[in-house]
Amino acid sequence: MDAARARFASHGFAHTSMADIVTESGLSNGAIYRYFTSKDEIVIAVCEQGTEALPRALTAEAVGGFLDHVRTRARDTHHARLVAQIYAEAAVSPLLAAVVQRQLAALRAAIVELVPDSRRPQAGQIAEAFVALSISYSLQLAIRGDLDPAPFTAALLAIIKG
Amino acid sequence: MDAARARFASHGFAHTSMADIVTESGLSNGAIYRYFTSKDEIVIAVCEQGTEALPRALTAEAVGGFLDHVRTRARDTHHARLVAQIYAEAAVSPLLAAVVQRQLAALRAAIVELVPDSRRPQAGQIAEAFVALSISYSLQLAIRGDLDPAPFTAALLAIIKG
DNA sequence: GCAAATAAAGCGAGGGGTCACTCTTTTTAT
DNA sequence: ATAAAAAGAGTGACCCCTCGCTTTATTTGC
Repeated sequence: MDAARARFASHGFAHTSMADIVTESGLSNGAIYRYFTSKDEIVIAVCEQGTEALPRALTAEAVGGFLDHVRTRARDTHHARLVAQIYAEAAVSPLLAAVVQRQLAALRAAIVELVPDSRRPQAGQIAEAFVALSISYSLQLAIRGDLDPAPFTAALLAIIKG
Repeated sequence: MDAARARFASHGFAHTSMADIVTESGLSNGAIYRYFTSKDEIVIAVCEQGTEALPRALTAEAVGGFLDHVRTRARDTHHARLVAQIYAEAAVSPLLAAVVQRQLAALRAAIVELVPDSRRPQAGQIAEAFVALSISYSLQLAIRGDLDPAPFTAALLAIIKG
């Protein structure tokens, strides 16, 4: 799965052949099919463990640190590219859409918990926008390369402040 | 191109074959290759004319109307899905990345023009976040289906207000 | 302990099928 | 009569997956 994820992140799902995964993993063709019944199953497995990190609190430092984390992960493992692939595939595959919807809901729920009491009534709206904008920063990294997170930090804090 | 765009939007680039485009367009195989030298060229052509709309002003009504427009377009033509495909492909294709980067820059520049004078110094940051969040609403529509734009309107206004 | 037996894991060439693209022929327009 | 446009069957390459075989690990009987 590490091999598949690496290839998927740097070339996309469609441009990654089984032969690529075989080469990258060091395993053989037959060996892989002992653990996954199809290429699609590998895609789904990779998507399911696609853990997006989150800040520990909705403070300026925590949010800044969180975006820095997203940034370095994009640089080191092309994780942002992988996320872009996952969302595109989820847009046209109901099966994957369900997986991604579950993960998004979990992320929003986690953010809701961090919203300060003073803004409790809008917690749902805040979480929705917060998660969406975080994902969008990742998307921008995937397309435009390394990018200063400052505008996104500012916007996230503005969303929290209301 | 209408045929290609429609298919791309509902099935994705990789899951759309030339035969699909032939069927959808009503043309023949050979006729299409008189206007495009390859499938990739069709993809690029579709991406290049992928016009994202924008609000006319950064007021509550204009922003709300803008998101409504994005929403209805997603419902009627699956445009949100197409956008997801474009970004994913741009993430792994330098050629497409250049196209998309140009379009994103144009969108940000257009938003900068709308920023009120009182917030002029942060106009660049605001435009960056505004465009990113708009795209993210489109992404959410693509994955989660029809979705209330209210949280996104609120967040966009919060970003503008700072 | 040890060897036979059974199970699990790995291997890689090949089949079947799809798909992007070409090329010759036919139709339409000038 | 000539050129441009369209047609659509054919082709070769690619790619996912299967299957018989080999190697490694685990269990069992003595």
